Amino acid sequence: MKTRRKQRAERSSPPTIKTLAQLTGYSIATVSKALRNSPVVTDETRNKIFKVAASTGYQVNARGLALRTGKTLQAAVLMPVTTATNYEWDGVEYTQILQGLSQALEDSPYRIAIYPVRNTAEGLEAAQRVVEHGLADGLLFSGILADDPRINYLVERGFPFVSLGRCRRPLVYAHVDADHSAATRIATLRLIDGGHRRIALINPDPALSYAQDRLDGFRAAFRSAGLAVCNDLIVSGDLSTLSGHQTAVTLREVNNPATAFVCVNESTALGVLSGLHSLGLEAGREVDVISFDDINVSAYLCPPLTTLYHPIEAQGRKLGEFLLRRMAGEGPEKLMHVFQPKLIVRQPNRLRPPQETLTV
Amino acid sequence: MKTRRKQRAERSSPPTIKTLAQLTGYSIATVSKALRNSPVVTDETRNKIFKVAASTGYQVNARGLALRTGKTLQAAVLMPVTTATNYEWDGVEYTQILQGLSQALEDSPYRIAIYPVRNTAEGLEAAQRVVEHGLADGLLFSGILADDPRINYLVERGFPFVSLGRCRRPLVYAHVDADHSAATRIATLRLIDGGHRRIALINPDPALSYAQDRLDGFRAAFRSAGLAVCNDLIVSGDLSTLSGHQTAVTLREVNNPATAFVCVNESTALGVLSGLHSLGLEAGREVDVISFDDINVSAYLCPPLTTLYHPIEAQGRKLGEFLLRRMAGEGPEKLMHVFQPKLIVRQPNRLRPPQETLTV
DNA sequence: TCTTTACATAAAAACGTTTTTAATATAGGA
DNA sequence: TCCTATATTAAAAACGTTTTTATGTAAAGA
Repeated sequence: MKTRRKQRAERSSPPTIKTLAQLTGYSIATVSKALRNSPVVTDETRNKIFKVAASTGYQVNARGLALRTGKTLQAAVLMPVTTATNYEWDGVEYTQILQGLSQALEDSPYRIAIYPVRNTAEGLEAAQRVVEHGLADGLLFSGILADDPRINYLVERGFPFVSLGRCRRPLVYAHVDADHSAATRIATLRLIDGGHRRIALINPDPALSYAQDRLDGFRAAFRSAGLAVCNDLIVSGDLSTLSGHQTAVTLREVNNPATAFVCVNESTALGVLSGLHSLGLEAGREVDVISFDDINVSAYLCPPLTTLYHPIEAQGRKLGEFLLRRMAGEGPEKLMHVFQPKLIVRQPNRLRPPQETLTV
Repeated sequence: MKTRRKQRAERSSPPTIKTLAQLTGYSIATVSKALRNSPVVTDETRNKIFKVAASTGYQVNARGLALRTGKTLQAAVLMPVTTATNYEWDGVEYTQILQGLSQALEDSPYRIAIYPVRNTAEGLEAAQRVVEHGLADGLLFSGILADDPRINYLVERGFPFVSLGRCRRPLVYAHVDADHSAATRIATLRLIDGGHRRIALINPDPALSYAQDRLDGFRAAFRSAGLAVCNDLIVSGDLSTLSGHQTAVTLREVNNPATAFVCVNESTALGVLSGLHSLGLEAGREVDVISFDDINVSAYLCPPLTTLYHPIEAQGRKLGEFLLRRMAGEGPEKLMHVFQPKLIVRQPNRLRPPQETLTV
């Protein structure tokens, strides 16, 4: 029986520090310290142990390590899942976040663990589970609210995390964000400069921090132009193509219809184009549409749209870098970055007088 | 010192079976057995222990469990990451797979761990690491090759896994797939019935199993119509919008141009529409485009496209169900499902004689 | 020469489980 | 009444690691 077990151990199961101890003649304590580069062990001993470790292909057993130290070598990501069946490509940006994150974590021992959550409340619960049960060494999430309970909780507990987006409370924590306010201001000003006065803002859920940022930018644009904000054209969508379609139709059917649309994302923009098309209108001719470019697809829409580009994957990489540094013990003070949007012009975005559309 | 530690333990750290043992007066062995519903423990004892467990909010410590049993309670997903910067929304379907999977795993103790891989070779390496180091209890991946080394390896090792897609070797393993052959046959036949003879097939990398399935369906359609396959119009794209655009332009500039396009996915279809548009052509008028509907967006394209719909999220749920059953020890024999595509008609898809386009 | 000190390594304990083995009590059979 | 079988629970070992404590040896100081 003993032989069988020994055999099995030597054949298939990976080497442990015990194996290394036997092979080198040192104790497991010394092996452990050598592998962890503890200064108490001689260089000579360390070299011998490293050599054997390399030759046997030793890799630390994450489970043993986890039990002893509490470290999990896992970075948890709270991923929003929608139960709605009509989400279309909503959530598409998460693939890009994960791609960027995985690039950043590539040479680290950390793995990515996904925690699906349906809403912010579930997100808070998940965060609490992660922290209190030590399910991961760090946390990443997005969909930040203006006053975000997850951020409040994690800051208070001092747990390493990084958020895509900023809340509007003056807390210090690692985050990456796009400058939504500036992006919206630039987009709106461009339309105002083009002669538009009836400009619609299709925003997400107003509880979201970046929805408020965009509102700020939208209003700032009107203010700096000395114009009154068209508050009646500010709507909240759900980021879906369907909602974009419906909104476009609605805002064209009101008394004093919108002549331009600032869209929260490309999915909505596609819906707006579709809605306008269903009314016999074409963007770039009778109306104008500017979108936030999140999946780099506006160039292929019909017509190609002027966008404010913000590369999500780069944000994902930055998030990964910040998370890594937080998990390594660094403070959050220097781990904040706001990406500036880039205007990509694909349309003149000038208001055409109504008669011009008739002559075509 | 001891008091400090005790205090800390009682205050913040979660209860363990040791805690339950102290609280109930039983030994940790009995507590463990009771919690695992072992038949050797009395109902009365079990009830008492469960009651206390519930009142303390006890949850099994995954690290201790993992070390002892080798179980990780993790389901690993090999997620392809592209290093290309122009991937556009490529990979978007992974969000949906993860959403479906997470729904299936929701009431299980399993968590999702992401292993990013750049190609199939890295995928094999990752699979080997997962198996040999016991990094997860099950594995999920997609992008199946006609002869897939990951499937070969995992089948040989008997490790629980499930694949989105089938290889073309007669192996028995859990999988979910769409009937790509049937979908392509239906799409192609519809175009043939509409009078089209010059039909392009925009396929992915031909090493992929489903690329070959689609080729089968494409050829079968021509064969059953008694026509010669237009092999010169079969191209391999990279699933990107850009590639769709370029392919459309190329295949319209040849001698005997394509009058219809069967597109591998909606991203490519959007590119094809864009490419045709750049040539002054419009789908549904001069040419026809049919797409595989993977992200449910074709209805909003301009024009809306006839598609073969296959709901990826449902596949993700099925994958999760199968994986769960495999990890529970069930054999793979009954865990195979092929989804039939659903034709969604949004265009007549009839070939218009050239003069008709001129009169419009 | 004897005691300290410093140093290198070894031994042991601990993390939270499960599982194997041991112990105790209770009932049944003679 | 005593022995044996059975049922229930307790004790101990093990998973792989890190960390604390102990041990032994060589150098240094008296």
